[in-house]
Parts: sequence; C-alpha cells; structure tokens
Amino acid sequence: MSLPHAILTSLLEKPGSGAELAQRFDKSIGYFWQATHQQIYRELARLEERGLIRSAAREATRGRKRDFAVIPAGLAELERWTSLAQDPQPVRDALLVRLRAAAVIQAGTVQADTARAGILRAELARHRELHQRQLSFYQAVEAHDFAAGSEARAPGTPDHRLQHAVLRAGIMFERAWVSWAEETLRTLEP
Amino acid sequence: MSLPHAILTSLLEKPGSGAELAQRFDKSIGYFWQATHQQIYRELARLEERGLIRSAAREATRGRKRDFAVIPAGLAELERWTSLAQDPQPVRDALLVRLRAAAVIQAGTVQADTARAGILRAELARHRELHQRQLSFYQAVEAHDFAAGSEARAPGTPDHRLQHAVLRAGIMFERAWVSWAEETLRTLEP
DNA sequence: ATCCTTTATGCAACTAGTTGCCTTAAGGAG
DNA sequence: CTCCTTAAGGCAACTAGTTGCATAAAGGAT
Repeated sequence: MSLPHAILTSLLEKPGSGAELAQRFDKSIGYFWQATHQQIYRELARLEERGLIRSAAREATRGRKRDFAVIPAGLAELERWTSLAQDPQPVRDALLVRLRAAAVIQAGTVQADTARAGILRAELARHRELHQRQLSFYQAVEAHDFAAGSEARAPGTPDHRLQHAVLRAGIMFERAWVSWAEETLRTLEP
Repeated sequence: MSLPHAILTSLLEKPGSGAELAQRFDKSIGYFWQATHQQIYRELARLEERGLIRSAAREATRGRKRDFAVIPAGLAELERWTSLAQDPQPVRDALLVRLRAAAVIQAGTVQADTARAGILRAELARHRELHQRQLSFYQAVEAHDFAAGSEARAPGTPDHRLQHAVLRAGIMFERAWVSWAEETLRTLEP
C-alpha cells in the first residue's frame, strides 16, 4: 500500500494541488506507481484527516484550487515507512499468462496454428517496440539528469544516488523486456 | 483482468477442484499471476455461471470436493482472449517508491543519515538474496524441464517453446533485480 | 452577453483483491 | 467412540483501484 506514501513523497518535493499531483504522477513517480486523479483526491482527503498534510485553501469549494503541503507528522510517517522491511512483490503480468494460455491452447486445438502464431508474434513485436521506446526515454532522462560529473549534491536536495538507482531500475526492466521479446521472437520464427 | 483466463488455462491443462487449483497457483501460473483460494472459488462460480466450465460434483455441499473442467465455450473464450492486443502493464513496485521517498527524506532532515542508510542497504541486500533464491529456483526448473534435446513435442502437448519463453521471462526479471541490487549497493557503500 | 473549452474538484457505483472467520467431511491418535 | 487435525469450500467485510459522470470557475471565441 504505497499510494499515500508516494503522495507524501511528491508533496515533500514540492507542495501543490491535487491536479498538479495527478500531472506529476504521469511523470516521475507514476513510472513506478500509477494513480488516477480520483485516487489522488481521495488519498489527499485521508492524509489530511490523519493529520499528515495540511491544505491551504480559502474554501474547499468545487472548481477551486487547493494547495497541499506535508506537515511534520507526515514527514515522520514517511520516515517510518521507508525504514520498514517489505518483501519483494511477485510479478503479475498478463502477457505471460497469455503466453501460457497460448501454449496450452495449441495442444487443445487440432487446427493448424499459423494464424494464431502470427498474432502472437505481432503482439510480441509490438511489446518490444513499446518497451524500446520507454527505454529510450529513460536513457534520455539519464543522460540529461545524471550526466557524469553532476554528482555533487547540495544540502537540502534529494539524494542523487538514490534517484539514479530508481531510474536505473526502470532502464533495467525495459532493457530486459526488449531483449526477452527479441529472443522469444527468434525462437518462434516460422 | 487475467484471473478467469489463468484459471481456464490451468483447468485446460488438467481439470481439478478449487483446492487443487489453489495449490497449483502457488506453483506455475502463480509465479506470474497470484490468487487466493477465495478469488479462485469465486471465479470458478462465475465461470460456471457464464457457461465456460462445468463442475462434476454430486452435490455442491461444503467440505465436499467438486471437480471442474473446461467446456468448448471456455476454450473458445480463451482463444479469443489470447488473440486480443493488450498493452504492457506499467511497473508498480513499492521498493522503488520507497527509494524515491528515501531520496527526498534525506533532503528534509538535518540529522545525519547513517542509520537510515544502513537500514536501506540491509533491505537492498535482503531483496538481492530473495531474488537470487528465486532465480536459482527458476534455473533449476529450466535445467529440469527444458534441457537441450528435449524440444521434441508430442501432439496434444503444450507448446514447449512458449512455456520456455515464460520461464525465461521469470529468469530475466530475477537476474535483472539481482544485478540491479548489487550495483545499487555498490553505489551506496559508506 | 452567450457559448465553448479547459482545469480543478469531487460523488457514486463498480470491479478486483484481501482478510478473518466459519462449517463440513475425512482420517487418524488416544 | 471421542478428540484432534487437515483439507475443502465458502460467507462477510474490508481495502484498493477504476469508470462514468457531474459541477464550478476561468478564459477565450462569436
């Protein structure tokens, strides 16, 4: 259950409104934990109720911007959470389930599998492209934000090494997907 | 939404009861899509209602085993689903969120970060171990089930190449995690 | 002024997944 | 035979996430 903490993190970097958060989630944190604006608004309300953030709005009317900021209790909660031990989350991927299904289906059907095999290969190629694109994007961010020689960190700035580690995780995932898709396509060649 | 299809796949490989399915989910399919026995029983009921599987129980009483098997409509549904295009699912990982949080926290606290950094390193080391263990397990399965020379496939048997591809995906993920954790630990050395 | 679009906020209803507890049956152990 | 344990099946209540829609304000376009 990481959403509240993801929001705390984002607000700690920079206070803002629900809509701003939702936009930011489409970038940065959203690459590793997604949330719709609905989830964000609900969670902001809960966090305020729990006394972890404070909203600086004149009135909480509709269509009116409210700004949220983390207060000390929120920082404490985030510190507590980051030092908790959590087991790695098991993989949950629909494509792999589909491949397993496809493997079994071919056994159950007498019909030649050329059509289905073609669809499968096309799907794998498509995934390879999408992952390749995401990989290129991450690499561009890396070149821009983590170029050699920019390791100096000013006090009060987020830890550069940790931020880089997170980005490297993204890069490694995409790279793994791409090379897996390529290898799999090769073994499925007609 | 892969659970019903994961269940269809598993039942197609081998019909069985809810409890058997739950056990099987702890192995094979469960490595890529987890489900509790509750989800499985509910989903079995729905699949039967939708006319995709058939239960061969004398009576549906409690504490009495019921066997389920896929019927033609179920196979058709699985075929339909496997040829659908689906976009890759974005990564959602709590550890990466935590690292990002840790990166920001260090900016917000004046206190020396030795204690927190130690906790973080320990956690990374623990994850590395767990992923290493899972990797070894997958590799053992690979050696056992996909040894060179066993590619011959009898008709009516699940497609060997696809099953191997799924396993290789698991291997690639674990390998990626392990090497990422090692590299990250190196950059965080005190 | 009126209409249209965009931004910000939110309710309600839904689907998916989790947790805690419970009953029934069967197979041994005392 | 009674007690205990395990396996099988399931209800109820909960948390998390999604979808569809609504509403308010602000800034243009006509």
